[in-house]
Amino acid sequence: MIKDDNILYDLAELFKVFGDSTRIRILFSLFEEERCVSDIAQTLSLTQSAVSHQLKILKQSKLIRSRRDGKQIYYSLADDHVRSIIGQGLEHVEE
Amino acid sequence: MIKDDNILYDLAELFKVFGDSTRIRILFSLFEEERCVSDIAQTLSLTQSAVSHQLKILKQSKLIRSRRDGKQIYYSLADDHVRSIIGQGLEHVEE
DNA sequence: TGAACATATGAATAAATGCTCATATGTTGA
DNA sequence: TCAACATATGAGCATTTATTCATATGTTCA
Repeated sequence: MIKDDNILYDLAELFKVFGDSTRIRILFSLFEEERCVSDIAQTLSLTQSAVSHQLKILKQSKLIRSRRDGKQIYYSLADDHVRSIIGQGLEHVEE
Repeated sequence: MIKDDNILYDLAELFKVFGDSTRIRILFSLFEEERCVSDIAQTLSLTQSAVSHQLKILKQSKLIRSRRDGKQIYYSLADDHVRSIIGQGLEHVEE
């Protein structure tokens, strides 16, 4: 399997996004259902600002998507790739 | 699926290791076969020192293993988890 | 329209981290 | 044993990055 350096660079960028405990915890909090920003912040004991900053990064990486409902914005996992990647990682960590 | 914060922390640490282009390129260079340090360095146009430092991190994370053969030390992927994780990541990046 | 609420964002700071340089450790063969 | 080679390692530096604080943007409802 031969891969272009550009693809490997993108791949590293992707894993870098997963490689932060705040972001992983945010992603994990979205495993079951969508959540709004203040909900995530409260659940994880984080600042609203900190959560927003990380949500932005997660969104730019297309790992989550959002929808507005009134004053709140609900975030959810973008697709099952996110679950698969985290699942594979967990297998390695949990053994 | 409920996960302990400690496990999520470990998970982030794991992804952090994958989240560097040098380390990803090293891992990728080991996909087919084991390689010694100088070989990796030459193939990827990196310093011997830089490679050694990163190999140490990869080894501590149990992503690679090593065996000595004379003056050289050959590194190889630790198990198929590494391939799986990278594979899942590639699916997301390549679409 | 204007408070009150929810979220986003920019700047600044502190901490983490990858690379380089110099050098140490380990191995072989003469 | 010692020179030559392969790899490992520590310190220092430069860059990246996560968080905080202050504030801006966007939405609702009275």
